[in-house]
Amino acid sequence: MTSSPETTGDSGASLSASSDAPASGETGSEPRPGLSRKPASSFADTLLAGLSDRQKEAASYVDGPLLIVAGPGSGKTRVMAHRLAYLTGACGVPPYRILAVTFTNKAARELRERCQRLVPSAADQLRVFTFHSFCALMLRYDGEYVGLKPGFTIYDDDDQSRVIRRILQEMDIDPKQFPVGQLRAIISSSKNKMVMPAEFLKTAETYREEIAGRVYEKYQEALSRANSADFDDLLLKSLQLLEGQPEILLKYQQRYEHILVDEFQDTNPLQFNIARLLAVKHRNICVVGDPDQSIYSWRHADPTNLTDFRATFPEAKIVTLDQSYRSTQVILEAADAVIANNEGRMEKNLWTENPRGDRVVVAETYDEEGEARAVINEVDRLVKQHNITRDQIAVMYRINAQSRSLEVACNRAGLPYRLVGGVKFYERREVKDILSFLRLVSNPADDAALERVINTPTRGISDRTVAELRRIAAANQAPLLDAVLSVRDENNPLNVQLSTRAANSVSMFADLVARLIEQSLVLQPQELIDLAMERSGYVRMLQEDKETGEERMENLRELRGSAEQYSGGEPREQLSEFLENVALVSDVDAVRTGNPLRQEAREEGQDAITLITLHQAKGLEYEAVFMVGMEEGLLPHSRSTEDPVQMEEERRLCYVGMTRAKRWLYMMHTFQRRFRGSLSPSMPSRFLMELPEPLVKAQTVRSRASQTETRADPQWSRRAAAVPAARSASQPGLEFSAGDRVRHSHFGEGVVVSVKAVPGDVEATVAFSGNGVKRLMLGFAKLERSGAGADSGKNGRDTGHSPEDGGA
DNA sequence: GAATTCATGATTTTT
DNA sequence: TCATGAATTC
Repeated sequence: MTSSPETTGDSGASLSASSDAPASGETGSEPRPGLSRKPASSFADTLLAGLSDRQKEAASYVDGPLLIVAGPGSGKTRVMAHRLAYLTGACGVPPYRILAVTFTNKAARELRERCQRLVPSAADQLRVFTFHSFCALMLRYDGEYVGLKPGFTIYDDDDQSRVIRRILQEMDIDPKQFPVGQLRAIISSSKNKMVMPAEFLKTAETYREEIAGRVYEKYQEALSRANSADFDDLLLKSLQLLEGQPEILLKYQQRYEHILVDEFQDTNPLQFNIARLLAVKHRNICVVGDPDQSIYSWRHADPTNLTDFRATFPEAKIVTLDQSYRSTQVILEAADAVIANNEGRMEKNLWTENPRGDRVVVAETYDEEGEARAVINEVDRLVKQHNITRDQIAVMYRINAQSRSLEVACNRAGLPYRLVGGVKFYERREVKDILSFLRLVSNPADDAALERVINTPTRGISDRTVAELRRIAAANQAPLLDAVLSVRDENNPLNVQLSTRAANSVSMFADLVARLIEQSLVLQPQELIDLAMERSGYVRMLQEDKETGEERMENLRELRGSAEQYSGGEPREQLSEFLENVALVSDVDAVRTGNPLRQEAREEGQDAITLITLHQAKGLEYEAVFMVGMEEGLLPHSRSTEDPVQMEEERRLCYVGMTRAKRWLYMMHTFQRRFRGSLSPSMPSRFLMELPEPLVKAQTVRSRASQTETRADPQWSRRAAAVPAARSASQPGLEFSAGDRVRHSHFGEGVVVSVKAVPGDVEATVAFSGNGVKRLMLGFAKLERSGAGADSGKNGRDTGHSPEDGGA
């Protein structure tokens, strides 16, 4: 990733340089009487230099709870870094007495690096955690209180699914009736509500709930037997540990004199409670967040934590950072106009001293190909005319599938790009396979790992054989590996009975695992990887695979490389450290630490545009941002249209995207889009209608099919597209107009989106509830009015397009 | 026991 | 469209 978050915070420093003189009567810099740690004043000033008054206040209010509401581009990271520097440098708080928590490893690294620049000496000892890594640490020490033995394994989503699928099989439940993903979601949300299986079952009312509860119960048992914890468990068990063991709670409460929580709007209840427990004693907790950027409620993030925070810490000081050092006035106003449509939000008055800037471009293209081409052409123009680098440009979209057309177009045009996300490195099959060998070695109870590799590469162990092994293991309350090893043991302690052929195969596998375990005492992780690859037959399998073998081998070489930094120490400890790191560090982070990203991106070198989902873009900023697919069904996503609460989250997502832009913002939508194979007309996003007209430059880009080779500047035609200057189609003779509620014999109830005359007929675009958007020829379609017409025009647009416009 | 075809269903994804 | 898991065939 090239664009580091909040970099304009730095330019903000110069903007507000005039107010840098030590301010008198500043709330924060005046320590309370009786406080033992007094800031050394001149050094303190140095540490706060370059901050605005408001930022200084936020950075230096160190006595008691503090809530920082930080709007987009307000220099949040900067303030946090200065705060940490101030605490260690000016207040003399030892770095190890500060608990700083962010959500991602990337953000953690960023914060630490910034802090290091300010107070190099202290930052060496400063650890910035993610919630999960902090919890993993606590559980490594004291996990036994909550049923985790040292060396426990962290299960990822994939492991979770495997375990659940297994359980369904055992219980003889049809996965079609009870989809694995759904069960996983139920289990996860139960954990986040701190509801354990027993309680879940007690309150289960329906048959489905009963089943789900029993799966949940078995799932927890399976994890416990495997000495494993999923991501939710890391949090849940930590909370249980702190709640159940007062002396341990006290230990951490005393150790951490100051707590800092970033992205507070995205904390889930478990995380909030952990932070709360640790902080209630000394009450020095600072949380930073922006409710308008809460976009992870689907992962149980709960923005009402902000309210809870104020209830728990009523004396909390609130500092609002509302000056944006990032975006132009126009962009800020446009974003604000959109987010203002959310109800019950705490209003912020974002302002900036930045220039007014260009209008937001709202452009319609014919289809997603035209969209991609228009983006690329405009990227070219920006680079040429405004002399900005390509890595200051990002294209953002709602769903990953949208990246495809962009990638194709970039490749065709020879434009370097960097794709963020996609299939993650540690989630690739070959990587997970080899890691499973290591996991099994590190934690012999890790059944999920064993099941993954027992027949990988195929070594003649059938599902039936595995089922038998599992049955025996379960009967003996033993890990699966015990059953496997028993086959190889002369005494066969578990008395496993298999056919000679199966027994042979299992025995060979048992030899392999036994050997790996034996060698793990003396080999470093990367050597163990070599051994596992070689002895398991994985190398041979990849050599035989002409298609993807080489690429997958390359990935394994990279894996080996990433293990190298875990060498030199005690082999077993190195191994578990490596595995924990793998489990808690996602691929996006790995990119920055030199781990592989995908081939294409690596070869592109530095100056490439970024393709990224809106979710992943949070915290980043670019000179120019293209939001593509600004259409109903995409943003807002179709799955959110029913529920007003979810709709508001979609709007926040839109807000996050818009506020990533410093100077140029483009919001693109199409006339029709190919989606899951079939073509369907698209309807501009309702969020586009929320943009104030004077801030918008609406355009229609006409694509020309024949000109894919010769790159010409885009023809931004001056057509006044009807966004948001809505007008009803009121041509004489037209029966319907935009906004009318209608009924169709086949598609049911719907709303007219637009109506226009076409040769010989009148075409209406209608959005049907449940059936999507359809174009109907009124001459044929029997469309009738239903109910009173909504205020026409609100939803209306008239593209003026006819299909002949289009290329491709 | 492995390889093939078939059906299905599909946001976002910090950890 | 396209990736994944199950059913079917070799």
